[in-house]
Amino acid sequence: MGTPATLHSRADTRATVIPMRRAESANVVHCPTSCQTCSLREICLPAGLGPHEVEQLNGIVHRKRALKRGDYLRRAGNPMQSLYAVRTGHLKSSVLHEDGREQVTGFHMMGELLGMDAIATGKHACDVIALEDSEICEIPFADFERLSRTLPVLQQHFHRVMSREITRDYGIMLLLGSMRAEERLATFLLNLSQRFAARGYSSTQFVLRMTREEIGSYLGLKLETVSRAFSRFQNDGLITVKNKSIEIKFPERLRALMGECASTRQ
Amino acid sequence: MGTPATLHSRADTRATVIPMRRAESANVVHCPTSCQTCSLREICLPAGLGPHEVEQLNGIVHRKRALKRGDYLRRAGNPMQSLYAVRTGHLKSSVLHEDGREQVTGFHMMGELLGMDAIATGKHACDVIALEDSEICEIPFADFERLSRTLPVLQQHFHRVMSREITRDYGIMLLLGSMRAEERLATFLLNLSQRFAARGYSSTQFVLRMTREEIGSYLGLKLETVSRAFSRFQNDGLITVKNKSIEIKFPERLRALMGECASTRQ
DNA sequence: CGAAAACTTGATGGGGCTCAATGCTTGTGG
DNA sequence: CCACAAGCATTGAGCCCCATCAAGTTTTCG
Repeated sequence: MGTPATLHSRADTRATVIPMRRAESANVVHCPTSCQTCSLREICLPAGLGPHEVEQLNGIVHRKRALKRGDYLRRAGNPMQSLYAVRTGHLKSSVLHEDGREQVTGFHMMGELLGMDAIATGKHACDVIALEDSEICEIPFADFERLSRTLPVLQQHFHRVMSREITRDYGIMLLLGSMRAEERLATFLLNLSQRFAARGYSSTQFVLRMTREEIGSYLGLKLETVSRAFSRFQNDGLITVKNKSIEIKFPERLRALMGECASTRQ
Repeated sequence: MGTPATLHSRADTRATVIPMRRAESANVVHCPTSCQTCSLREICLPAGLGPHEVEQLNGIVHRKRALKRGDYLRRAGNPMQSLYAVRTGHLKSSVLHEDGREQVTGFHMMGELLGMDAIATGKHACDVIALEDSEICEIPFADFERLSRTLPVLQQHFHRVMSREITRDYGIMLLLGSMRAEERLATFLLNLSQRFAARGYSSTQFVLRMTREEIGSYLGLKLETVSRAFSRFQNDGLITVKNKSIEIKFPERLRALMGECASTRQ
């Protein structure tokens, strides 16, 4: 089910050949797609909104900010003006310890909302970097807050999205605080699998856009440990790993592995 | 500076001797204190609101739900109707893995808002348990959302509070993902210190309301490791530990310890 | 006061980190 | 288009931090 999640952003940015509609600032390029016609409207911010409400939301969204692989969308400390939604591509967020240690706090794919960490202080708490060429919609936050006051459904949806980010974080705390290396990696793969599936891609075959080191940082492991765990999974026949291509052969066995160690130890 | 943070909630609930104003449900007991007179108004939800706005907020808050030590405020899976604010006492939140492992996701003290994890699904994602006798204000969420649509300042403040929870979570991910045991404990103590200070209590002397095991769960360590780290800190003269009483003798040395290991290892 | 819970401390072992070498992939410029 | 460099990934060997197991002490609370 679903098409393979190859996601070569260069290859499928058909939008780039269509002439631009208008440009309100040098940095922000508008492309013709609107929230109404966007394929992500059931996943992204418009989810649950009626046609008229989506139109209003569309009115404040600046569309298509293009990023090349390695580009920063935001740097920690940058003043916050907007939320961002991923249209195509993949990004990572990471926080930096004073002494230079990096902790990846999340990987983001299409339809996901970024920048909510920055509301508290007005400055971005993380670096956000494109893992491949990506396109981003920008949503000026002041406009958005204003609009959400007149559209209760939008307000509620936004609160749910922020709340979901919080529960996601709790899940990662559980992972980091009480799982062993292979459980962490299994959890990670199944999470990706599920998110690809929700976007109509294959849940069993996909391409990782991040390095082993970035996976390790996210999971609180060293890159060698990640690599070894992949190899172990492959030897056990659970998955096939070929560089960044993953095929999950036995999702249920992978799932069983998530809680395995805990039951053996006490 | 500040009074010692003994926080015997039983002892300072002067409010209980004053007659109750009204009671809208059997479970919810109203006490005469209002948001307007509450000593936490600069820390809690009313922060930044004008007198008239605080009055409106006060109108929807159900005051003083009393909890005894060990009581559940919410259980994971419970339907979510309200947010909660801690008036007195201390609580913990924890998520349960299917196999029974517990991960403490937070400790909560007066003025802090709980329940934001439950907005996404309409069900509480964590167990919330009183670590000592505590008092809670209940804020029906539907009322709150409605009110925040008419009070932009309240809306903005709520978004900031949710955002702050997200950045707090990122900090814990950093801690769990890339700090060693002693760094974690030092970070934890300094965080408590700062939160006590913000509430007018001593930043150098306070009483832990949680067990070593709960600290360990929060920090991704075993209770023995927590105990040993406390002993080590005490031997090094950084702190004095007497059961649950903590005195921080050299905050700056504790702070230096937070980034120490990283600089030694490359 | 007695039992249960919480805490401390010691001994031991293992999971994952570190260091190191090698192979592979990707991107760039001649 | 190929060659080379740089980044990325794999794998091995050894070690260390922290978990585990165990025992004894202190504190809490009914």
